[in-house]
Amino acid sequence: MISSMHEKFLKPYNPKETESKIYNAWEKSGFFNPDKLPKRHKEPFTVTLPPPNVTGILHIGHAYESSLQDAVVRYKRMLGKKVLWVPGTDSAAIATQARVEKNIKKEEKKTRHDLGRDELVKRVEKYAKESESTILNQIRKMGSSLDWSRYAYTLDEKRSEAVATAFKRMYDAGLIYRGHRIINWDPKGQTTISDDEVVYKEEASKFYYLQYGPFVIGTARPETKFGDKYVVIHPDDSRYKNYKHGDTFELEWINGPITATIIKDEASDIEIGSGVMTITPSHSAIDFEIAERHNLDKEQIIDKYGKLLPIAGEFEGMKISDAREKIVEKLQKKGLVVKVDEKYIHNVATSERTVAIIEPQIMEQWFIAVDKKFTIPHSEIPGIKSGSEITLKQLMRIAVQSGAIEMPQRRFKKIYFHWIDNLHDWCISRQIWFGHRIPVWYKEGDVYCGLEAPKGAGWKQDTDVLDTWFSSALWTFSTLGWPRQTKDLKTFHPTSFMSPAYEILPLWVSRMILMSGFHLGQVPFETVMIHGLVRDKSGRKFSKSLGNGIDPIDMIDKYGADALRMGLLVGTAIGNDINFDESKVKGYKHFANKIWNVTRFVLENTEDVDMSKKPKLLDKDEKRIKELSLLVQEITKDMDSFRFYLAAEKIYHYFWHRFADVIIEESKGVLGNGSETEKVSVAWTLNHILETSLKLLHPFMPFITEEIWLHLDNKKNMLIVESWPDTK
RNA sequence: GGGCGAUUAGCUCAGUUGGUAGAGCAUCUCAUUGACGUUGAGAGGGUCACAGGUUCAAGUCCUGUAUCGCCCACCA
Repeated sequence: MISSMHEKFLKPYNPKETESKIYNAWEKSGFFNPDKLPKRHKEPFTVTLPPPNVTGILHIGHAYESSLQDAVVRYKRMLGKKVLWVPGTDSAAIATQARVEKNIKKEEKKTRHDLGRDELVKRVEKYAKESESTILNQIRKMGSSLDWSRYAYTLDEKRSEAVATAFKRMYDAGLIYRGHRIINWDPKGQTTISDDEVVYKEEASKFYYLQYGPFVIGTARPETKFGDKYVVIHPDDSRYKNYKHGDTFELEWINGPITATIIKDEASDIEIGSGVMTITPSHSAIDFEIAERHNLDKEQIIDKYGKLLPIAGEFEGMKISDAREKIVEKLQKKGLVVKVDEKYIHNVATSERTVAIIEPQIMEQWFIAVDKKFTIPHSEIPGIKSGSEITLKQLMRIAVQSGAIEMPQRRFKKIYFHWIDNLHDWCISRQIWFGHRIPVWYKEGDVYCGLEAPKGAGWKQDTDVLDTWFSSALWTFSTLGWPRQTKDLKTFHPTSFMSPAYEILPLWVSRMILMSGFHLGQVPFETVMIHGLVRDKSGRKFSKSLGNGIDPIDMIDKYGADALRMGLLVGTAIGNDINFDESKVKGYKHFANKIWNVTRFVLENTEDVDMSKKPKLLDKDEKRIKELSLLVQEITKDMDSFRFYLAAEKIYHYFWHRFADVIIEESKGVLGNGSETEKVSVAWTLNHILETSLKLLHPFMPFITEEIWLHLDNKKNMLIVESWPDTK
């Protein structure tokens, strides 16, 4: 008979009742906090949670990410590591502000300018605060064993100090500079965006061939051509060898006669079209670079609202989208249109957030120089000596090439190096209001960079804020107290493990490497295990318009967090995309109940067994113990090589189809009418297998295993801090 | 234009350094007053996308092709 204290096992497993109770018990125990772990936990193991955007709600991708990391973290904790997993959220400057602005426009029909800077920022902060608690609750529901006492937010006071300090140090080192350069301008959001926030969309449009003096040039954007007065030809193009660099000629153009100059530059491709192009340096990155090389004029044609400037003559003030056809009409009347290709396919640059078409502009902005040499004062990265000269680009490359950062999926290294090779100076200033203000003040011609406003009247702070990825890039060490030399920073940095989605490899991962390398001379993490995206059952991305979104909380309500975690982890090779299948989660709910019932059987039949000393076992039972320890070895090896998906599957399979289906079935005979010695042997074995299995399962299914563990007799420790089974 | 990934059972996916093809779900048959509301035993189902190559041996390594998906790029 089962004793009264175990009565709950008479009913099926109820995750809802159990999970919040167990999570509270863990929080109360303090074991999420490395400082409060038992003494045996010595060697630090640090993980930082990729901070979700403070707006929005968690989606199934976050659930996957936290399951993966929690499995690692719990495994390492059981191994006896001093585990710290740092939670946090990201203010996501543009995304958050855009969302709030949208709401305000809808509800109050006001723009941000109606409200003013202070009021808008207040509103955004309020919105973020509300959203924050929702997100943090969702993370708790997944069972994530995060140290909440170290919770950080990219915009909180400590992180703000880190951001300003980082800016100042890079400014003083000459790596942050202000300059007129071509940037991606989002006319709708009225801000710059980085190269990585540009999304290219394929579009069919008309392609025009225009007569330009003696040449024919091609363009998809006739509205930018007003200021074109340079003809660029490849120096080796034999067709045009009679034209010399610097030659000028007169021609009739859109608004009358102009003078054009021949420029010989290798950027012009002999193969494309006539091999002749005109350039618009103010609104094209490649044209800008050509103009820089030859010191040419860079006249602005389009203003920041996407309207034509006075240079357009009669077209002044028109939106470029409206002007195009009219300009072509005029060109046609003048007989300058040679040919129109109606079905030209090209990529249009759009803003990730506002979906507006990007207009390259030359503006004065803040940049991080990635190709400029500086002296690195201190370096622990192999291949980089303290005091040596290096560029940020080289630093990022060496950090991975040297093996200081391990990427278990090798293909992501290639992507990383490829990204570095194509990297340009990083534009970090944004013309929005929500975010870290640039710590620079101006007074007449003077510029001051510092943590606080300079003394004296008349100084005005730069109105821009920083790219949200600037603060995110400091994340592994700003969360540990940097720039202060805290104990946490010394103990827990470089962090051990990081597991972001491949989507943010360039945006985030590489920039953490940059910042950590420059400011600390360290890598931000020793292992970065990049994972794939969770898609729906048919492989489509989750999106609002498709209506295929899945709320992890719904899944937890239906099947329990343990089942969801298993459903996401088992059999999903890390790095590949996952097609989420609800029936799989359902299957693991059944499994949870199986664990529950096995426990009931073992408790009912073996309640008096003394687990403290191993009795003389039957040969059959010895074999079973041996078999189990082989499994432990295998699973431990899988865990150590980041093959969690295999480990989880193996313990699942063993528990159900070996332990329950075979070992327990066969035990029934002995337990019914075996001798006393036989009974003791079997009872001890069943208990031993159950306990070991609970340990092996704990990283994947923490709630149910802890709940059962606490019901077993003589359990002094919570399972969360129990030792991982011996592999001997 | 360059690169990456995928292609294995009806579906969703594993398959580690090469050693006789695996799981879950689904289907079918039988059993079941049982630790199991969510059970067990068993069955059917795969020329591992295709074509070559290396090897005693290839789902796995090499070359090429096809289809799907993704990423990067300043392609007038």
